[in-house]
Order: sequence, then structure tokens, then C-alpha cells
Amino acid sequence: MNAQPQPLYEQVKAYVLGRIRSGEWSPGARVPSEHELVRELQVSRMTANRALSELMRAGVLSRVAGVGTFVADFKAAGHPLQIRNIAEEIRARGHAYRADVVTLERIVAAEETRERLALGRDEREVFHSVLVHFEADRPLQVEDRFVNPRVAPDYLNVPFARMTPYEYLMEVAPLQRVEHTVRAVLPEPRVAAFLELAATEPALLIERVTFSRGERASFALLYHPGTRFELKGGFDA
Amino acid sequence: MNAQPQPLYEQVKAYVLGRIRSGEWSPGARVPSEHELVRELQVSRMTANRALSELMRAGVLSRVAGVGTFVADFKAAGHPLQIRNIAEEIRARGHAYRADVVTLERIVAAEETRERLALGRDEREVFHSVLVHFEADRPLQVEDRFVNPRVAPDYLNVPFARMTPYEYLMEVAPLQRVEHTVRAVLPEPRVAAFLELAATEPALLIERVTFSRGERASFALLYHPGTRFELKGGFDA
DNA sequence: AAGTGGTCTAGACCACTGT
DNA sequence: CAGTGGTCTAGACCACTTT
Repeated sequence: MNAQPQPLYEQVKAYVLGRIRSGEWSPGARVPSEHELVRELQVSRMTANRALSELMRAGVLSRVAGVGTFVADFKAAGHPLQIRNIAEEIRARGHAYRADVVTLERIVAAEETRERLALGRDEREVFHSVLVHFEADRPLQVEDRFVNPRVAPDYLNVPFARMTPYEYLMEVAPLQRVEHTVRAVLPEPRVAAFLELAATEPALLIERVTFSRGERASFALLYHPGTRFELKGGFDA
Repeated sequence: MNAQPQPLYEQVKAYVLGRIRSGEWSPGARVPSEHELVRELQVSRMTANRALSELMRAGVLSRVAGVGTFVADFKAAGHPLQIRNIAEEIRARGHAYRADVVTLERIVAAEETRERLALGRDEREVFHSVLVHFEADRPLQVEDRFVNPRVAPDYLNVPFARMTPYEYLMEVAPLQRVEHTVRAVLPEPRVAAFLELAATEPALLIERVTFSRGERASFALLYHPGTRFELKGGFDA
């Protein structure tokens, strides 16, 4: 076996991730043992071991010696703070991604919104979108976003069923800088409903301003269920 | 070879880490190649490879195929999420800072704590401190911290009225890496009381693991009142 | 040409879980 | 008991860098 495009163990990882993404193997389901992978994929056990071990370190699988390997429950969510694209993140965890567009409109901006986008006095209209992002049919993020029309004049015509606002903005306006603020809040009822939260369940709110070509490109409120979402990060000092 | 107290590859890691800690191998210095370790330590190359690879993942070493393995230098990096000293932060805002020491003790660590600090089976005791940090007499952070005694053996004698645990740890153990997880939670009653929170008020919880010299130095739970605390950050892309 | 890390194999022994 | 993951070995081939 082995044809160099990818290391063998990466091919094994892709094989396992593919089955998980397709839904064939759900959270909690048993994954083939190392010996089974050896037989099925004609690789050595060390190679199967490396693939499964790395997927465990990535949080995709959980393994118990003497018992077996299983698709990890996805309570352990999250990723580094610099991760910007929720769709990619969910797919990287091996889960199905879907987004509902709740709102997509041109509005007259509130004073506060104009300030956050540093708009001039004569620029009163902005684009506004509200999306709910789902991980395996469970809501993981409510994205309430205001967009500077000068930076993305075609925002209302973007097929958000196929790409996230973040992906689109990255295409039309090179990301230059990001500023964010993180808080714990009790979300307003509408947001709580979207996230399927109980009345007193807290949400993690990320406010994010992105800059492109020296301008403020967009301003977003990202709500996540406090119980199902973690923001992970790390850096070397 | 092999005498089960620790896996062989862990012993190899300890060997390398020991040389680095003692200063024998400084940042930038060349580390023995896999073949050299095979000869010196009488292990197989795969075992040497695993040890060095894991130390690279941990940020202790850097490796270049065809060249060699080297002690990574602790370089500064731009932080996505600014980690700073709570006392400094409060003072920078022009407010009075004060801390109450609620707990300062040596305890037998729970299994989970031992795992987070990557302690061996025979290392069962850790230091534990609980502090409440005040900004102008209003509680801003409850710091629940577990400390690796190997890294900070004198932790129980530190005058925390005059310096924060963070400051002390920075002094005795050069910070190498930080990992954090941010969540929104409803804190347990004891923590809520310390923060003077109402029953349904959410808290922002930061879990932080700090690394020093390739070891896990401490593990902290940092609770903040969701309504009075924000995490701000930013970075250039 | 010699050395390096990256990958891969086909075995092996172990401790542990399940039945 | 058979099955599992955790570890370990002694080889191997490769692409690459340095001499």
C-alpha cells in the first residue's frame, strides 16, 4: 500500500472522519478496533494506532484500553480564539454543519451601530444578518451581524446556505485586524429560543469587530450556549 | 531495558527535559538525534522518535527533517487573548486592588486534578489556593488554583497579600505556554457568594493551564461576574 | 556520501476489560 | 477466555540537508 499524496495514517484518519461526518458513526458509536482497521485497510497496527491516537488527541474519539474506541460526545467544543469560521470548526470536529438564515436585510443603523462601524453622518444604512449555526442539528451559535456596505456592497445577494458571512467577507475584503470582547450573559428571550436554552442558562457572548483596508468592515454579536460551547486558546510565551 | 514505573518514552522525555532544565542544553542547542538516543539509552528508534515528537508538540523542542532537533527558544508571540495579571489590570484602570486569601493548603489531589497537571501516580499532593480579587472593594475574580509542587515547592509560604499567585509563579517558573478555555456558567453557590452574584447571574469562567520548562505548572479556575467583566483581545491578521 | 527526521511494517508482551 | 488499547522492537525506505 501507500501512494505518497498523503501519509498513510492521514488517509486512515480521513477514512474515520469521513464515516463520522456522513453520520454513519454517531457520537458514542464504536469505531473499528486497531486490529479491525489493520484487516480492513491493509495497514500495520502501528499506523492504525497513530491515526486513532491523533484523532483522540484532537477530541474526535475517546479510547479506553481493554474496551474500545468510540466517537466522542461533542460536549467538548471549541478551539483557539483565533478561529473565525464556525463552519470549518464544526466540520473539523467531524460533525454535520448547517445554517439557517433568520434575517438578511438593509436597515437604517442605530446610533450605536454606526459608531461601532465608524460610519459618517451621511452613511445611515447598513446590512444586517442573523444566522443560526447548527452542529449536528443542535444550535451552536447565533450570529447577529452588521456589515459596512462600503466594504461588502453585494452582501444581500450572498448565498449563505453555501458559505458563511465570515467566508464571504474574507473573499471580498482581506481581513486585517480583529477585536473581540467576551462576556457571560443571560441572553434575551429571542436569542435563548434560537439556542434552545432554558430561562436561566447563560450564554457566552463574543462581540467582534473586523477591519479591512483600514476600515471597519463588520460588527458581530456571537451567542453560544454556555453549557455546550467552549472557547479554547493557547499561546507560547 | 524497561522497568514499568513509567513508559520508556516518558523516561526518554524526562532524560531530555532534565538536561534542558539543568541548563546543560540551552535554547537553540542541538539535541541528540534519534539514532544517538538509540545508542545512548538503548531504546528503539521508534521510542526515541515518540519522545522527541511529543516534546516538539509540547513546544519544548523544534525539529527539522534532514537537519536535527533543537531546544526551542521561548519566544514572545502576539497573544490572541491577552493574559495578564489581574492586579496589574485593576491598577491600570486606576482602581484600588485588594485580595483575600480564602484557602491556602496542601491537599491530596483528586484524580482529575492530577490528570490536568499530568502528575505521576506517586505524586498525590498538590498545593491549593483560593483567592478573591477585589477592584475598589467589589469582587472581580475568584481564583481557584492548583499548583504542581515540583514547580513551586515553596508555594505555601508566599505572601499573597503582596503578590498574586500569577506573579509568584512567573518568578519561580518561566512561563512557556498557556492554554485556556472560556465558558459561561452558573457558578456554584459558594463562588456566587464570593462574587456577590444573584442566583441567576452568569459568570465567565476561564480555565487556565500554564506550562513551564515542559511541565504543567498550575491549573486555575478563574470566575468573573458576567455583568462586570469583559475579556478583550485583538490581533492582526 | 553521510546524517537527519518522517513514515511504515510485522511481529511482540502487557494490563486491563468484558463474557 | 478472547478482545482491546498501550507500549516496544529491529528492521526498512524515503526526501531532504549538510558536508
